[in-house]
Amino acid sequence: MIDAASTLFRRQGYEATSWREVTRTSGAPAGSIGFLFPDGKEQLAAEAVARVGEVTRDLAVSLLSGVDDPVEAGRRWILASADVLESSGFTDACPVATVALELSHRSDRVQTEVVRAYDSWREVIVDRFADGYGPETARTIAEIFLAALEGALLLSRAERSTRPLLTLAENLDRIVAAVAPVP
Amino acid sequence: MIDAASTLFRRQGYEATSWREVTRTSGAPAGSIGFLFPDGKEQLAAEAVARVGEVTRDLAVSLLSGVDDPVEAGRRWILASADVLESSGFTDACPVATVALELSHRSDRVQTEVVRAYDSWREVIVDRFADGYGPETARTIAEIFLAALEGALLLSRAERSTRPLLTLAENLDRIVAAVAPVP
DNA sequence: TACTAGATAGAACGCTTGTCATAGTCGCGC
DNA sequence: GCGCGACTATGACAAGCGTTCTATCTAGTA
Repeated sequence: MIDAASTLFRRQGYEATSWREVTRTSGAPAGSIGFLFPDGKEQLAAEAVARVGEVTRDLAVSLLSGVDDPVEAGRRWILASADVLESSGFTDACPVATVALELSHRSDRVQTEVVRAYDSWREVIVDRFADGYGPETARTIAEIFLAALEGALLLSRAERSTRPLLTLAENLDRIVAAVAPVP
Repeated sequence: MIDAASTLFRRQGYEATSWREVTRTSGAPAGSIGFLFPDGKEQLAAEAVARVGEVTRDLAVSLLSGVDDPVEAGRRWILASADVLESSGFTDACPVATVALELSHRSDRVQTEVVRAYDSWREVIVDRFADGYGPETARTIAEIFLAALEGALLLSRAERSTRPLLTLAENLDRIVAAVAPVP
């Protein structure tokens, strides 16, 4: 049920996703929503963000651990994101971005989970780059990498073209090298 | 009316903004919506995106034309965005991002306007960097700059902290220099 | 088998939504 | 001063929303 909600939230956002649609597509018991989520739809959103945040972090870990060069690892993450986006018909970009923008000012509960998700992703990047670049510059790299990835995902989805993501992937090595001049 | 809708869409998105709220906050005639926007709410969204896209482009032009160094100009854009975001209580980030994510897969009409807006912003950046860097690398710079700015805006809003934007601003010179090694 | 707490079903609640129809008002050209 | 098109007000409309209610089912225990 939470997984179904995550997918729907990712594609159409929080407001456009009705409780009925979640139960319909998940096959979950419709009569138990008040029992399973006593705090209502906001609770569902928070748990969906939390779950998809962990899943994405694990996916990023496995993506980033495949190769030696951290820059090449980062590029794989970007290209994998482009793959998912394109093969979904440009509907599956960042799994939390839409909900984050919709609810950041209205739901502290969801916002907390969104922050936790982004933090965990950044941490993965920091860990991957800390070895070669030191923890401090690794943190800067992670901050810029995540921002660029999120922005490229947003633009790629909005324009229905992987070009922003591919351009980022092509120039990632130079960007990282520039932020951390001594590799 | 379109301006009021732009503000509301920017802050709470498309679905969370009701037609009644638009007329209430704008003081516009409530009985004329069917007359002014015969194609319904989607038309309002499209026109709001179109309008705010132009306004933002004009604002970017004036921001970027203030100084000689294009990199410093870009930094000013980022810092100005951080200012707007923070002084709005972290509600006013990218004026089209939320609607773009909500409607990119459902409304071709809105999606067209979103693409037009992003394209026009990119064009402004290209124009500003083409002099010193040549049109081709200027285009690459614009692509990455816009992605990083959009992503940093998204993260800054979601985390209610200007840190992502400020980190980007601090490292912009090195990023640009890396993408365009021969300035 | 009898009992109970946990979980589910389905309908109904009150409310808001986008849209639309009808009635009314404005203002400029004759 | 009048007529006609452009615009506005009011409210009804069906549909959908999140939530909640009561009745029913299920599983584990004594």
